[in-house]
Amino acid sequence: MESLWTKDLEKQFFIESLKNYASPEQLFYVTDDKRYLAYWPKNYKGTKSTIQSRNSLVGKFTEKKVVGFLDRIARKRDLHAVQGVICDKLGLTARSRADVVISKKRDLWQSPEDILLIVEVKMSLLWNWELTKSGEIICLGDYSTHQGNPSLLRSDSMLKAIGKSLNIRISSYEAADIPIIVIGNTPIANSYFSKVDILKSTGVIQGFWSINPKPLDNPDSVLKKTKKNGFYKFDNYTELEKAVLDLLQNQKRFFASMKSHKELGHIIEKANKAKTHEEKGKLFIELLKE
DNA sequence: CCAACCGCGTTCAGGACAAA
DNA sequence: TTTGTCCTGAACGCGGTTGG
Repeated sequence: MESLWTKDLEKQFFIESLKNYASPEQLFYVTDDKRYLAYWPKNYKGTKSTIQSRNSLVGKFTEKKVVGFLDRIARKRDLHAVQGVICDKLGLTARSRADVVISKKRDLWQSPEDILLIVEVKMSLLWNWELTKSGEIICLGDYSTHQGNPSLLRSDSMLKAIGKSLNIRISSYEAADIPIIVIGNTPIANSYFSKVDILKSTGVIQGFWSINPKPLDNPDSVLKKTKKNGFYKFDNYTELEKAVLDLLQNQKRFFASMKSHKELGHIIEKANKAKTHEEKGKLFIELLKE
């Protein structure tokens, strides 16, 4: 049984990074008393700095993990999870790629009809870590003990994810039947509970998913899901697999408009002249575009 | 009573890096 | 050089509480 995001994975990040390319100064803050810490502890009053050198490494590491999880699932349907996909018709340019996509093809340049799922990854290192003098990586505490505000708990991360998703939704009508998922490793802030549910029920974003079963060491309670599953925390791999396969299977369509009841009435009347339910639905969507 | 403070959430700012 | 994305901490705004 494969585990999702764990504390140990973060330790691996530091070990691998140090082994491969990164200096301690690139990965850690240095306190006044020369300790190497991943984040500033909440009570730290000394001189602080903000390193940026860790960011892209964190991004690559987290995306790679997500690709790993999703590719295993995609294979079950003869599909692929691909990182950094470009698709101009979906507003996914070379400068603003899709973090991860599940697709019929493995190429970097893709057409809308091959893409079955778009994933935006928004994950951070959550725990605070120290590189000791003897070269060990030890955990100092979860994100309640340091100053960083990780992953989906940051409002600007949420806004960014929402903005990018909308940018895809409004890029072309071909984007309308591709589900979009935001994957993070923390819960979301209270102020977004109802918003993620509305994003889901209006079809803009099909879910904000946390793939971290245990984000806090000693939680009173950790949010499992919002009322309408706009946010959902996965507790194991099987649960994630089921949700992804479900999304791949049920082809749905996004639509939105700003019309009066009267206009809608006319459209429904026209659409109802089609024969089957399927055709009625398609005609309704066509009429909405006018 | 009201200034000071606290806690919380949002916005602003900014460096490294990558690509064009 | 410019633009965009990654991540972060600082600053800001606001409502509620505290205490002189």
